[in-house]
Amino acid sequence: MHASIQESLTTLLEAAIADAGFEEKRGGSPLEWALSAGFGDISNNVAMRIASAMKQPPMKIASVIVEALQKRLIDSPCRASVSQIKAEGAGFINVYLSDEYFRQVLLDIIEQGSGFGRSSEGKGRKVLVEFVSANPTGPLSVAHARQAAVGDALANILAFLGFEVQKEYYLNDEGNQINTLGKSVEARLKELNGEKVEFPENYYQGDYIVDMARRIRDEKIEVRDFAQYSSNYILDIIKKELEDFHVKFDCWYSQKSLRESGKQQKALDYLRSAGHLFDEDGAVWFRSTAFGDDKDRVVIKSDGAFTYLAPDIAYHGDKFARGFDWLINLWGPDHHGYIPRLKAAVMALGGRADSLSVVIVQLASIFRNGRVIEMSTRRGQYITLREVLDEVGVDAARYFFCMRRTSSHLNFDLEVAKKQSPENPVYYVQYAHARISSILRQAGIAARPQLPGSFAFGEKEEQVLLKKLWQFPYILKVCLGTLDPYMMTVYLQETAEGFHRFYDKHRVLGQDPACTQARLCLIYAARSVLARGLDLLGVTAPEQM
RNA sequence: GCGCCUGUAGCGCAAUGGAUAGCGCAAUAGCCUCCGGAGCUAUGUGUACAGGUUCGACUCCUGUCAGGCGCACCA
Repeated sequence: MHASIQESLTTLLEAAIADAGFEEKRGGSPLEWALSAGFGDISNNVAMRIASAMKQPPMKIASVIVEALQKRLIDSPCRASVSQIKAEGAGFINVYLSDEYFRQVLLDIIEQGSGFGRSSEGKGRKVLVEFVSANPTGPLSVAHARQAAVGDALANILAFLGFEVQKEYYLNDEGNQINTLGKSVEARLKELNGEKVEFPENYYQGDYIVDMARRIRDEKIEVRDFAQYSSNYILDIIKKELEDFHVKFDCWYSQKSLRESGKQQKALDYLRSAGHLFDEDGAVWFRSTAFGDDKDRVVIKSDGAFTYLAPDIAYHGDKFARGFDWLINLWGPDHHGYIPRLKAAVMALGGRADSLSVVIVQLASIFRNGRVIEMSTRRGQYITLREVLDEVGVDAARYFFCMRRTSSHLNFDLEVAKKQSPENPVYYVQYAHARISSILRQAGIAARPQLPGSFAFGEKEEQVLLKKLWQFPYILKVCLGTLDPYMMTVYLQETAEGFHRFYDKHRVLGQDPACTQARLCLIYAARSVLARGLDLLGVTAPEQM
């Protein structure tokens, strides 16, 4: 929604409310315009909000406000943008925007092309989006794949909205799990060499461990530090997988470097001096309960080793030190219990509670023909990102992983994602883009088309499509507000549908010149929006399929 | 036992607290002398249960039931 029209209408509405004498009763009620569901284009519910304070029916109040609004409108600069204002339904104030306004919207979209919707709302605020951050102990699972798709899309959207975004992968390159990995590989190598060794249950069981050991043996690689060698080996695999998934990180942040650089010790010293640490039972504790956690947490175990929290405190402190003032972390659901203690750490370090946003990305279940593929990390059997990519391709995979709210479990049916049929929404959207491209090719439109001097879209399908395009900036705002790109997938499907319906009912080429030209403008604008929306999700927008 | 997420049509899912709860699949019947039929049109059943807040609840709150995931001096 265009901020300009929304803002000027809000100003008008405020004046109208004062004219009607409702100012006091409004109290703090905000005057937000919403996209209207069915009547008009945008609507406001202030009449319903103040109804009980006024002890009058909402519809009556709305009528009075609308009357005042109409008077105000006469001398307002946005008069040309509004065709009607009505009180309707339960007491909504509905604004019907004019053909002239939508004509201007179309001109804007054509001029800005796929830059339509870009804004400076983020004001250059520095945001660090940390995601995936899987331990380099095995190939990426589908849970990581979902985080990768969601995190990357979210980062794209934030950047488009004027934030200065950095994408980061936190690398747990030391600790128990890495050591266990090293031992697992070493044990498998001994087995290959004919030694009889025990292979405990907590060792990594996957075939890739055996593959690694076999490679070490076959290529006669001399390994001094199995933990380091193995984790580097796997990290290379992970990097390649993410690259093939078209997810690029700006920074791979090493946990080990936190300890080696002394940042970890510094952070703990700071907490100690600020009185947030205490000693008990031979361990060092962080008093996280002082910041809302439900119990205090150990940072140094009684055996002298650090818990995961120690480097994590330092890590987040360092994020602030690097100038980021909004930290967005995408975590799997197994980490949700960790949020309060990390928030506590952020506050103990002097940050505001809301400077850290944690998005929990629920798990994805992989289906094949309606049947779930059972997963067991214990036996080392699980579907990897690699397998999904090989089977359905980048576009379908990225689109599918974003297609549900992050807080919901996602069911991903490999057979559906692979199908090039209407069941598969990503093709539905891409097909709309390709179809438009085909028409524009035939019309010989390479650059921006010109909108005829005076032309109004009279057909319902034209108007529906144009209004859909107009909503694009609003959808971006929703994604920002929810920190979730999934609404974009819903929007793109609806926009593609708007085009397909238009296409089926009306012809673009071969109409009278003004009509053809106007429709070329409309579909050109639609293509720009579809292309940008897909691009933000990391999905290609093909000109031909 | 405690915490987080989820419960909407046969299935998979939509719906910034808003108006007549939508879409796809599956089913049936149609639409290419015409810009790409990977498309379009028509036909119908539903908010797990019980309370509460609100002018208004799929949405928020409480409880019950069901499913998933957590609950370390692991990461």
